[in-house]
Amino acid sequence: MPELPEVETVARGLAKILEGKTIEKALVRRPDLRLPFPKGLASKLKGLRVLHIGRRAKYVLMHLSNQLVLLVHLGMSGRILLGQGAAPTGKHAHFVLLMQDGAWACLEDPRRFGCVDLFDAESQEQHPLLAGLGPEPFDPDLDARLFMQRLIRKKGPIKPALMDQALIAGIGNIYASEALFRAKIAPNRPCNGLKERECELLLQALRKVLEEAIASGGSTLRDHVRPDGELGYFQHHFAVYGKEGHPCPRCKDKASILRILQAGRSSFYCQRCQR
DNA sequence: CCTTGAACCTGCGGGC
DNA sequence: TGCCCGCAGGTTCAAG
Repeated sequence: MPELPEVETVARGLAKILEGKTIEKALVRRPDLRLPFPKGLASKLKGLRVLHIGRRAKYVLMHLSNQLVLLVHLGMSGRILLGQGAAPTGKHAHFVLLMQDGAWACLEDPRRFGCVDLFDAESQEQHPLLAGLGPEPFDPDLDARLFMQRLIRKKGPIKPALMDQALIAGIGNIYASEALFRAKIAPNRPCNGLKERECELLLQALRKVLEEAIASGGSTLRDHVRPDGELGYFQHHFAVYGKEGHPCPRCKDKASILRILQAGRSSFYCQRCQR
């Protein structure tokens, strides 16, 4: 579930509950996610206070006392549950933070594509997972011109390029398709053929769709937490993603939403109104 | 350099 | 009902 909007919603939900609290204990139940947990993670976390929780790209960053940062990535199937009292013990409950007041946060990730890391705040710029990331979509310094400069350096089609975290951070398979639909740009258009006006429309579309998804995550659930404790879940309405064979919601052409494979991932678009 | 494809791992839904 | 296949919102690494 995790692209930028979902991770943002998770980070906000975690912030609301955990900020200001102290970690009583950390449990590492299954250490072999995509990357191994750092050595001695649990003992290093014990007794630390949660100062601030934010997000960079698709990473949740928990700033802790002692100048440490806990990084969490949700992979494809990761989610975070919040609760009080007894922490989950399911087979995918890999990592749990138990707080001194009885609250807990639990990382569940069946496919184990996610990861957790702990590092010094001062070395954040050089962190291997963070150093190469492109600008945030909402970075005010990112304008249409700069966006185009980055895009035209790419050779291939626009859709996979949007998912390149070094070009722009946080966009995944769903919102790449959704933004291109809004901007009326076909996913197979070569990056280096895009006009500045199209780059401008695309950047606007990206910001709009991400913004709406974040708003939907924040507003549909009280405090970003579902009754079952899951963070960051929402049912956003997608115009094209997963809608192969459906009519286009804009031009109404029936069965005009196609699915094609690009760089091994499904892309959805309207064959009539995206050019 | 850059791009594509396979790999990582588990679960789910559809078709037979 | 059960099995096999394809598919899944991410990232990395090898091969072309």
